[in-house]
Amino acid sequence: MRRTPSLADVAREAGVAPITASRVANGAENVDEATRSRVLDTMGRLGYRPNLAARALATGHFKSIGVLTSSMRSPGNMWTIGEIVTAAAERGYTVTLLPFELRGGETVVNAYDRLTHEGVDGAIVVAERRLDDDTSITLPPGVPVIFIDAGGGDEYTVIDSDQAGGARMATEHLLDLGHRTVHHIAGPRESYAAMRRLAAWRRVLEERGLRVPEAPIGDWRSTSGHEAVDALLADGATAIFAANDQMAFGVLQRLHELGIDVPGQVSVVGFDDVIDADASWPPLTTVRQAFDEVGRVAIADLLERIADHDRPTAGVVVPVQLIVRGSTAAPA
Amino acid sequence: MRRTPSLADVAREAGVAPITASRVANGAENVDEATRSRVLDTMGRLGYRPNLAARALATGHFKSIGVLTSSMRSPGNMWTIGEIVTAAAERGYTVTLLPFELRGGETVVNAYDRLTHEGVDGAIVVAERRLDDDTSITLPPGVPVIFIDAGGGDEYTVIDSDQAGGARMATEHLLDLGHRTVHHIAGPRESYAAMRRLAAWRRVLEERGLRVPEAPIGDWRSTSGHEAVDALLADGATAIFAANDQMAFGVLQRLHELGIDVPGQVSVVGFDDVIDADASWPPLTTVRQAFDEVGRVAIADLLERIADHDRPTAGVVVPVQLIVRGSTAAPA
DNA sequence: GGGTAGCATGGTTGCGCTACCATGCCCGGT
DNA sequence: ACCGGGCATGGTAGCGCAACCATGCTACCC
Repeated sequence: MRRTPSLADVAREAGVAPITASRVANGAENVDEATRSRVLDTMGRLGYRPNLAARALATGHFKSIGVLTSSMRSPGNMWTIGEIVTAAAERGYTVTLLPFELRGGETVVNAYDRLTHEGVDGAIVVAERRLDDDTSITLPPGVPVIFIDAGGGDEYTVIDSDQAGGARMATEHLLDLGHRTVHHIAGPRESYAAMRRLAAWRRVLEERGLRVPEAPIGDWRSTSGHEAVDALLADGATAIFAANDQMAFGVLQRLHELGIDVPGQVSVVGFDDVIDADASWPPLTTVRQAFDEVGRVAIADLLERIADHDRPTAGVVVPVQLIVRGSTAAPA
Repeated sequence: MRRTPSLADVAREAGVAPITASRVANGAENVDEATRSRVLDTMGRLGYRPNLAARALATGHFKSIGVLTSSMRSPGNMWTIGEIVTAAAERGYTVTLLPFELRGGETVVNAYDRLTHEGVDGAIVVAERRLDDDTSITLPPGVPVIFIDAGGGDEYTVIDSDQAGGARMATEHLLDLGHRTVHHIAGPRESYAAMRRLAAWRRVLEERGLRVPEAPIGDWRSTSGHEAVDALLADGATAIFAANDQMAFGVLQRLHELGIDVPGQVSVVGFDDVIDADASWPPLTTVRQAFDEVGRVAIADLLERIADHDRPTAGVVVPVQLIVRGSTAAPA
């Protein structure tokens, strides 16, 4: 008695050829109803479970896509990944998570190496950090790859929210309220997204001929927002645009500590609209990224690329939306 | 010229038998150094990539574990999953994500069904919601399963943070500060964790012979914390223990709206210590769950169970820790 | 110097499934 | 009645890899 029944067992038991059982298992049309139900019944009775490895070996594709990610901690990343998983599942694909960095200190290259073994039909790189160009070269050929939130050069498809547009909206919102300028707390230099937001913020100020204050560089975490506040206030800040919500939370906290009224004395804007952005005090004005849309577009594009490897690469920019809440107002 | 080189190609090219190439690919010890490097060189030159499907078919195991999850949105869940992925990767295992609910409304049963196809060696169920008993019966036999944060009965291994202990610590902390009683905002009834926290909170009050206020039921989201506050205040609350951090954020926000000082007039405690719990205003006193430890223990236990299917089930309770910050103080 | 331990290597086989093509049946058209 | 088309079904083969056991070789021991 073998451990687990195979299609051959089912076929023998049901009195059909293995291929017919296979057709039933795959829901093929051209099977007689009586035969189908007999096979189905036998499968149930035997407790048949298709072996995906065998199927993948025979068909050459795995119905699985790999998601390479550097950080499972960042709320935005997790959100994106969740949406990718859902979108993939809807299309009958499974998602395998491949972490960039292990605690032992494995590198990006190793993650790619891992990818080459995984038996995935394609991959999505969700990297908040910029990848060095020479590591991206090590991507295994023949595996379609899509980048989210990272510069991948022209050779790969990059899908991302409209970072520049969002930063522009945030900055213009504050200026339109009457602030003389806007102070920015940037994300880390390694992040393409952070650099795009920084550049767009600067651009708006320059376009309007306004003073461009020095922008401290944060690490995305709330503490770096917290720590940046004092210097910004010393520089006369009345409007602070943080490159993500977490840093904005840190800013809010420091302003509360100092007894500074928000938005009465200082306005604050974040970026991302993470899950609790509306639960802060005051509720945070921020730029909402359509993470679900990003995930959907990424999956859709990747599946097309899997079907046609020679599809030309093309980036997609997903629109963002300014969500005005209670942390912004006209200057005193 | 075939699409992708196989071990046989490598072997032929390197002048060895396929099995020798296989040994090199698997890092077996008993291969001559010269032979090994020659094969390795050939692999590199040919761009050989091992086919995991073939390997899994031949060995019978996939080096992959499935994570079934109902929600990719909850910060706690995502944190746990992230740690599972990391812990699994350290042990050479890959994680495949299997969502419970698709947008179309697939059910838990379908997720299990999907699991049976996935070709995983074992599975971890990360369910903040309680599973109905009869659905759990549909778990495919022969696939070791571990539950996190969900009641699985005695037939399965359940690993979880010490929900009761954490709730007890939170409640006692507030009482020890001098509050006459503690009001609780519970999580949804379907959640085992929420029910354990609720029961432990009630227990502490009863032990001390204190009044047990009515506990509103929330949905984990900040809005339900926000909405619960007014009734609690009307009931004379001076100390509010929310069943998770998000609801605590909602509580803080409502208290701010009402101009009530925290912790001067009302103390607030959360649960989880999510990523920005220390960035709220005031910084949130909360119960820290060791999500990383939960993930590690789950993987360790699951791998042992994969190696020995007949291992007796045994639950593990992972300790939690009260993190006292600025949202709690003695009553006015 | 003979025996043997220990190591590197190879041949064969089968994991479970599906692709490809062939076959046989029933049906309607003329 | 004959022929051809459409449909259900089957036979055979192979996907890429590792398990099993056998073989040949070296080196070492007494």
